Amino acid sequence: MNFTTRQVEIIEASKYLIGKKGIQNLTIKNLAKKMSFSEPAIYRHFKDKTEILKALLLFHREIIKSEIIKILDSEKPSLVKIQEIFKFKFKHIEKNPAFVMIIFSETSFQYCSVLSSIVSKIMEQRSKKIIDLLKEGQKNNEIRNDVEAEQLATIIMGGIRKTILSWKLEGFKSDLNLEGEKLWITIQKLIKK
Amino acid sequence: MNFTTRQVEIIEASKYLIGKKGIQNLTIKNLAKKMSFSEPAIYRHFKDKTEILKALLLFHREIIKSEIIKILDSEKPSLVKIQEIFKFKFKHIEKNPAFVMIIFSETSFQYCSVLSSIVSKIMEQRSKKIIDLLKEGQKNNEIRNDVEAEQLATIIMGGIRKTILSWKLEGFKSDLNLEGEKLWITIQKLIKK
DNA sequence: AAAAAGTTAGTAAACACTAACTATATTTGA
DNA sequence: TCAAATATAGTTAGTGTTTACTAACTTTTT
Repeated sequence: MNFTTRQVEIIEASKYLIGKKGIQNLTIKNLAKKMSFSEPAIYRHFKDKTEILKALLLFHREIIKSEIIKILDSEKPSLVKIQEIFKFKFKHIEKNPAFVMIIFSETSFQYCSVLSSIVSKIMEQRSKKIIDLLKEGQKNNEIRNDVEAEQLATIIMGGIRKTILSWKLEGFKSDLNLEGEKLWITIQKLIKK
Repeated sequence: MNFTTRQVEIIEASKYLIGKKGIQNLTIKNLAKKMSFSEPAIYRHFKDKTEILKALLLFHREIIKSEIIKILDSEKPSLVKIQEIFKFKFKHIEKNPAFVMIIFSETSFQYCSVLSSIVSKIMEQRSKKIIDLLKEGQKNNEIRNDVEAEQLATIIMGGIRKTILSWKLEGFKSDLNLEGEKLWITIQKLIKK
């Protein structure tokens, strides 16, 4: 976990490349160009490409971790701590667009604008439908209206995505439908009047 | 949008390949092998690889769309409609794992188990910290305790991810921090006692 | 003197895709 | 009606490009 200055430079260059055009923009060729030296020189500092990505992830995990520990160790109410973590996450992402590219797969289509615009359009249409439904529900006094329908939709769709993602990362082992039902029970309690 | 039987067969084979090992497993070579014919034969049915992915997305969008319209057109309360869309999404994903691979980027690392396990570990640790905080808040009577902390964490982290993703898909135009604040106001209202 | 960090030139593999040919249906016209 | 013409769907063999990575040599720093 101790990196040389050159290694940190390479990590930063990798971050730049990924942030610009996504994971598939991180090639040894591009990296060498960005570092203004030849391709084989990269291999004097990292065994292979995987090690670079590994370093990138671990290097930043440490930064984020220390920031979160600072928040957790303070003497504030839990809700305030959560809020501060919340704020930190958004600030960090804005400063490090590379992580958006790493975290979101639509990046896979980044190289192909036709496909990425299809995905983005589909998502937008889905959002719109959910928002309309929520507004309807607010009108009919089924759903609380002290909160914006747009934000509720974000929470609902985000919750679904997060549940599916966890299921995937755990190797598809848990019962997805059961997890979905548990999530729904909570969402229902939170949003209904 | 009218596909020949062979085209549908190729779409299904593509879905199978992506579902098994992610987007990067969809190569013409693998597709030809799965179809048990030669690589150039693929090009008799699709102009290029992008067209195959495009067809895959559009083909399934129609299926999902018609299902959602059925739900929307029924005479039920909005909350029930939302619940039904909710259930349908989870059922559909479970039946079509290819879409999980397409939708989530961690897929980008799928080929490299070292990296994907790092990402998954980082996410798990983050979840755990948020859940602990929420439980603490529930104990201290800051946060409502008629809902499980795990589900609240899912909603919070999911909401964050969804907000960031929308920001990305819109081309990083909106003010991310502002969106984050709006989301927080809603989440706070929903979870505090 | 030797270790560290760079160079040029190149390899092998994977990739999407093509040219040119062949077998098999389908359509057409006397 | 049935052979010739044509369209469809497959084949083998190969191209050019991009990829991560290496061998062997040189320069720079310690």
